[in-house]
Amino acid sequence: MSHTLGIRQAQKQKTRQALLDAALGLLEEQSLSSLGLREVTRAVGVAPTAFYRHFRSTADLGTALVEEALGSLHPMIRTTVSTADDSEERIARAVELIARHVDAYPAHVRFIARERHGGVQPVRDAIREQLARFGQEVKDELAKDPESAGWSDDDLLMLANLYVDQMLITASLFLEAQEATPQERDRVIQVATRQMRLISIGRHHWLD
Amino acid sequence: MSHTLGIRQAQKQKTRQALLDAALGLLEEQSLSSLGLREVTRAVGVAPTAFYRHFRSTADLGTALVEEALGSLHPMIRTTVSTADDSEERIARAVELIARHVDAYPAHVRFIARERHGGVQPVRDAIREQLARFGQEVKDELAKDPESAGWSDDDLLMLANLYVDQMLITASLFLEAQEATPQERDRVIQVATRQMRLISIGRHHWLD
DNA sequence: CCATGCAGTAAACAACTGTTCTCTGGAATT
DNA sequence: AATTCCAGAGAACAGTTGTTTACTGCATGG
Repeated sequence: MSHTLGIRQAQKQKTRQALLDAALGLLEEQSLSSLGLREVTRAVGVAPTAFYRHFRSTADLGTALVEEALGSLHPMIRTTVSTADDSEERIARAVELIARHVDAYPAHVRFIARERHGGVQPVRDAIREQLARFGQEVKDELAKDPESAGWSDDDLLMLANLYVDQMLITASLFLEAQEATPQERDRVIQVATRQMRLISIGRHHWLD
Repeated sequence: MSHTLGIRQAQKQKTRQALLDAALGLLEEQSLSSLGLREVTRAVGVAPTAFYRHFRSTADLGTALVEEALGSLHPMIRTTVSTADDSEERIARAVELIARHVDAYPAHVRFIARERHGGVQPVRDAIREQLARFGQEVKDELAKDPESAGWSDDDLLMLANLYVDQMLITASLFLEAQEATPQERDRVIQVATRQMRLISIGRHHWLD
């Protein structure tokens, strides 16, 4: 599908990715609104002016990071919600999936948690849009479940967003526990699992 | 109780408060890690060096803001959770209380939401500590409720933290809807109410 | 009433920022 | 083979930053 692009474009994308990676690293200890463009280029080893060949501003780079962090996550979410297991096992699977994702991409998770309410509006908007998509997709999967019979569209979306928020909270908990003891991590797993379970119980008795 | 303090101390606290207020204002459009101390003093109209008479750094000022934003909120939370009404009415009361608080102190709410996962560790820690206190207090109130019979301590705390997180999510939603149309605000009220209700239902059937 | 303490001032510091302009080497196109 | 294009370099710009040092004026306590 992807028409192999010339040496020219390849190098460009390489530098672009280097800028994104460097920025993501720097953002572990600060927030986007304090990230300087010179700081990023210095970390990569290119001239400050090279930055403009790829991004208009650090805010622009931020929205690109949002795409990188969340864009490829949609299929994963869909399949996780839709697998028609026993509810209890599905919860365990989801929690472990989140744990693995946080371990694999901690900087991405931190970035999203930090900039969701951060000081740069375009980035906040980009994150909100992605999360809204997640909400819709979760809702679509929930709608297929027999248990959703009799539910209004509004209520399904309400529940879907509750799940999405809960996933973010859980991811953030795993992030905090990342450098803690294994038993602390286990405690996070337990808490996250039970909170999900409680929500699922509420879902089950919603129409009573 | 408070021994009336002299002209000296009074003036000092006045400038200190002015610094806090100015910082809170500036933080509406950026995050703490990008807030400059000169920026703050300029907004107040004092010399940059005056800043050091009150705070070691902007991070220090940040933790003071955490105290200001959350410190006085504990009694309010306690009474809201403890009032032994019908569950449905209690939810409505809580949601409206959050709405009023966001209207009264939008900058405080934004600050907490932003810096909870922000780039300044001491501030993150201060917020986490306050939220943990909220969790404990909510748990204490829940424990008094007859419905909590048979619940383990861990599960009560798990539920309490779920409530606390839900309050923050709701506050953040109200913040976003603050400059939106009234019907958008009503939609937020509806969603928040139903999410709380679903959690309460889950709570009710937890021991099944 | 006088000496001390201390909130706030003023100036200077090296280091840093985003942005503009001009230039260059090599890939891409013809 | 000749030409165009463009990612990146380099230098310079006016402003900004945090922090130090020495100071001033006034409320405070003896």
